[in-house]
Amino acid sequence: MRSSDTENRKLVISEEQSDMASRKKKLTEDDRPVSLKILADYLGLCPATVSVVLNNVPGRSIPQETRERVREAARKFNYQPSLLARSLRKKRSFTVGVLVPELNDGYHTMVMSGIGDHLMREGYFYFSAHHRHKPDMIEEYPRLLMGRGAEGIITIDTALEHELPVPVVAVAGHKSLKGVTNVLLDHKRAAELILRHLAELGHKRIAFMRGQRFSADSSTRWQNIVSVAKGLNMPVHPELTFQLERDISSPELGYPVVQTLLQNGLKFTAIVSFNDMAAIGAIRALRDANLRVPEDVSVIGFDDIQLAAYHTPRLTTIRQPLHDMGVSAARILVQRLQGFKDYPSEFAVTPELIIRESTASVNPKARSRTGS
Amino acid sequence: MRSSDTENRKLVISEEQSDMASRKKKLTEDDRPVSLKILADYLGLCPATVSVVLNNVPGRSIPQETRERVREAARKFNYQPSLLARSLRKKRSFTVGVLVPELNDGYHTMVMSGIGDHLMREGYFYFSAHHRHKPDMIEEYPRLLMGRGAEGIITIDTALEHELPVPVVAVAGHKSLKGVTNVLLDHKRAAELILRHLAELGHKRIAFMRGQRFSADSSTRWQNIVSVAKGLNMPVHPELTFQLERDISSPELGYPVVQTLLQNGLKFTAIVSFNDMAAIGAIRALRDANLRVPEDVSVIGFDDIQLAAYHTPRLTTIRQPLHDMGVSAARILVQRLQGFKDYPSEFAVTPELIIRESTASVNPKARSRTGS
DNA sequence: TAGGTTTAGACAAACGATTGTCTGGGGGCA
DNA sequence: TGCCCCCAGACAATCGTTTGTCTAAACCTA
Repeated sequence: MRSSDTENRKLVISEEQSDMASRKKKLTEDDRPVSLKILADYLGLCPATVSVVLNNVPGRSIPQETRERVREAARKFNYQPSLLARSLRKKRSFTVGVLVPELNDGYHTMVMSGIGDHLMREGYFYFSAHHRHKPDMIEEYPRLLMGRGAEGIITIDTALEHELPVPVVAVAGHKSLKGVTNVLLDHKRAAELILRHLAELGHKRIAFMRGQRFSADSSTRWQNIVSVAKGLNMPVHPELTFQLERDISSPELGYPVVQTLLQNGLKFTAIVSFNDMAAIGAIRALRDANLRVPEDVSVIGFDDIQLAAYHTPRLTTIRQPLHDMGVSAARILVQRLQGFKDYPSEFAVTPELIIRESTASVNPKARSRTGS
Repeated sequence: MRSSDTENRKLVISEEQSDMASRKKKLTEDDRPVSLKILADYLGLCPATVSVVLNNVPGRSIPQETRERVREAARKFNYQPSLLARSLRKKRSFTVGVLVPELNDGYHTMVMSGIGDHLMREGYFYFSAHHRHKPDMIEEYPRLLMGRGAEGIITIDTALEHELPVPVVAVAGHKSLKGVTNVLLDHKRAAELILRHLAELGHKRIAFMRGQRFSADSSTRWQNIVSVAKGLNMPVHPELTFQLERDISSPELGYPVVQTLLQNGLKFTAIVSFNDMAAIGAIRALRDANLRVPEDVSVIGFDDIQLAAYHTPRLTTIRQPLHDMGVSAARILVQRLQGFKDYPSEFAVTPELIIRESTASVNPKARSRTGS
């Protein structure tokens, strides 16, 4: 009974039907895709031989005529090898897992777009999983991904807790873990670009946003701001420093910062935002309080998302080459999967200052602000 | 020689080591993950029995004590079943493929975020593939995805050419194909909301953007605009109608439309944009030409991306429940995969008009525009 | 024509799990 | 004591590939 199961699955297609093969719903009696075995039965060969031909395995002697016949049949029945079975056998799945906090966020998706570009180009597919910063998911997903055959993991803005038995590349991961390559921005340089720019414009009372604690970039970026400020002899006023907490990626993130600043009657001439979205929110809040950007307050963003150039005012910001970072991450991972033993533990990319309209020299005639 | 291969892979861990199991790099002699067979060898049972216990297969008599022993060992060695092997055997992979034009686009990623949420909740993983509107990739990816075990496909803003042997749910697909469920916006309602709003504000000379031809939504949306306009007795001026062509998702999309309008000296009091990004670009172009929004020109967007509420001016727009559309698409697909035969061929969601600051009544004192 | 070498493919053992069937031994009952 | 039943788990086939080894026939050479 059971053994006749596969016997029944002969190909019942005839010559005339074959032209319409792709349009026919069922090529076989059930709707399972054509397997190597079925194809072999049809050809009167054994599955192994068919496999050998279709994969052009070197060092096997199969006459040209047979090869043609096999390929012809494969085409005719639209044979697609089961990558599942192949992966199981070869123990190569050409699959990686991408772990990301949030799918709907400009930063993350820009990086993913680079990752996707490179992986596709190299013939890899990837699972994506988003964890929304939930520690149990960050813990669990890598294992699930590996169970599904992921040969390596790329994380974005996610700090893994412990090492994994597969190669890992972390974009903005900031944690040195064995087996993990970190792709990250040169945050020291970024801090220099920001602070030098503001210093040149004469800003002294600068408000800062510190990124959310769950964001891997936050602390590195902040440390660099502090140390570079010290080097430039610029004060970082604790009362003008705000710790972002909310887990959102809309402008709403930056809006309340400005509200608090104004409510507390604090004097400031510039805001260093954690990212562009927060900068847009901050600008919105300033305008709602009848303050002008940049005439009254300068605002500098971070990331240079697509929108930054089109916002009103156009955003001055630090450009992160996010797409490139994604490509680099994927490239490094693929190399490691191909057996490169000497992988870098760190790969830094360089930020760039894009000066647009949201920053300007300190204006002595700025609209009065409480406390000034 | 070959048969002794697996024999060698006994677990060499001892009791004392077991506590550090998760920290140890190698539990076995090589670094392959612990398989059912290894675990069974260790327990002195056969793989089948271990499988039965770990999966709680009903109707099998295994004493409680043995069950404990098995589970204990599984925990100890951090056993993860190979989903690859399981999928092969059970012919259920709990994997779907998501086909999307572009990863780095607010519309697409918002939908994906909904899809991801629901699929994860249901225990599915997904491959994403982006095709950048290249026809050969749209043709090829579904097959590749199926080869990798995808049990179903969700497409976003992508028109498949022919039916597939697996269930398909298309978000904004707009093509009736057998076996495809279309999740789409009620575009008639959207057109009504837009045009009624503008009519109430007194707009008669309205410029329109038609979406790019490769975008599946474009033609449906346009047809509805035209027919609803006719119903409301509002003219659609051909000279004020612009066909978008460029494949970009930044505000740059809408910028040149306004430039062209102004260069041609055309008179218009409102712009109906294809989406929010293009609206932002259009507004930027208007401001660059020294025209005010909404005092001189009203602009209405589409989508209600996160940014719309924070832009200056805040965007009046049509909200598409993108996240919900993603969730619905995933829900329908999962149901179909669970064997629901009666699936809808269409699932419509309702748009909403969000009135903010970028639209206003026609202003008789509007700054002079060429041709007015 | 005998012996050796190719040739063309078959065979079988994996990969790691699932699942239907089978069996040896222990216990209950008469 | 003999019989039957059930318990606990083994056995084996299977999913669809890949790949090392084997073999029968054909071919060649001396």
